[in-house]
Amino acid sequence: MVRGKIEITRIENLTSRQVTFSKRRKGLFKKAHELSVLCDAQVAAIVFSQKGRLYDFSSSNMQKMIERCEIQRNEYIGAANLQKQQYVQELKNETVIIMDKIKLLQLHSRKLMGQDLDSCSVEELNQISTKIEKSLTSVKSRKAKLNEDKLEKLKVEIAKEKEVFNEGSRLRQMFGAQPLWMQSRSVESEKSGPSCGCGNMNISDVDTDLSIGLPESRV
Amino acid sequence: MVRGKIEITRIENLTSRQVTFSKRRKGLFKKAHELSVLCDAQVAAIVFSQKGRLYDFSSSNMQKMIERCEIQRNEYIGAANLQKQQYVQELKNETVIIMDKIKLLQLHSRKLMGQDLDSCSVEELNQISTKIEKSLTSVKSRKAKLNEDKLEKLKVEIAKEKEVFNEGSRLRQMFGAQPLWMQSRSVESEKSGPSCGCGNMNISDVDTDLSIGLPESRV
DNA sequence: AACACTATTGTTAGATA
DNA sequence: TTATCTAACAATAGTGT
Repeated sequence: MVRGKIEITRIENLTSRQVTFSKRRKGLFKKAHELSVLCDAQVAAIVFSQKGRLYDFSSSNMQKMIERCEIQRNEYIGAANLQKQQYVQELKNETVIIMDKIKLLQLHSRKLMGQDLDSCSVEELNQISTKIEKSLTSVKSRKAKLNEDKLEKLKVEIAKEKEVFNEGSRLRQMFGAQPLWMQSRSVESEKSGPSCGCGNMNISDVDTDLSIGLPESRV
Repeated sequence: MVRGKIEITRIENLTSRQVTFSKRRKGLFKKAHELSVLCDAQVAAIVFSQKGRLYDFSSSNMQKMIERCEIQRNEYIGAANLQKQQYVQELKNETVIIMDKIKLLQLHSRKLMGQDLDSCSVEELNQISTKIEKSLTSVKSRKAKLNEDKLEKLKVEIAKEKEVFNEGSRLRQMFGAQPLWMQSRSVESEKSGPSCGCGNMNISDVDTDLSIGLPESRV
């Protein structure tokens, strides 16, 4: 066009072509910008160099322009983004709800633990102490139950020991003999009967434990 | 630009703007075409008029150019996408942690409430009952404090009433007269003394409340 | 690769039809 | 509205740095 007008055909010289590409690309984008401003239009230009590099210009948001262009061309593609955003929002809301639940639980716990009572009315305090007393009853009856089980086990063991002892007696009767240790402890044995003294001691120990475990004794 | 160069600002005159839009659009597409031919590049231009009408130019297949453009841009957007996914993952992890906390709190609460005790060892049961007893003490002392305050208020009120009464007596002495209502209700007045009967009733009520509130009475 | 120069052609604002 | 004309301005090919 200058110094002898040029034909619009591919420029064979590589360097010339690259330089012209740079210059005219700039010119094109400038024209695009001017058009958008002067005429209040939306203008976009997309250029791929021979090597595949992308150059683009857009007077406004390129993505939206492309989408709008595709809508007009009846080939709308990108719509999954909105769903993702909604999902994130849902997660956030859930977290807030959960946090509120935690706070309530913590407050409830603290009140049950006898903390933060200053804000409570007399009515509320009565409710709390009722709950706590019920709870204490539950815990103590559970303890009592465990101790009962323990006692039951001991009784079974004692019964077994007794059996072993009686078996021994039968054997001694059969052979008419008596071991040395029994001769020396005969007085004691007569007092507590034929069953083992240790067994009786344990039973009374457990009874004591049981009474300690009952609601009245510790308050 | 001709006959006095123009500024690149929106053309206010509608007709001028439309004419310029038409001319410059044509010019832009021509430049785009020249660029594509001279430099062996792919060039596309998209123009939306103010009224929303689409004009486009493409040196090759427009759809393929747009797709290619989006692929290049999506790679760029891909990084942001990854960040979003990581953020979602973080939110999920946080939720799991919070849920665990809630379960612990619920378990703790339930045990304090005397539920789910079957899994507890004797040791654990002892710890729980110790906690509950402490808590009960706190609650009851708080109740006692509230009742004390109430009592204190009532005492102050009674003192005031007494003063009013004494003032009345002084006045009566000064004038040597007795009002009619006092004559008719003299028997009642003598029984409950010079201060107001209601005040005394309240005090005994509070005392009863107090004794109910003490640790021994409810267990 | 990127800028500066400049002769020359290309583009276009405003007018007119 | 659209096309044509044309003076002026803008763009740029080729050159040099």
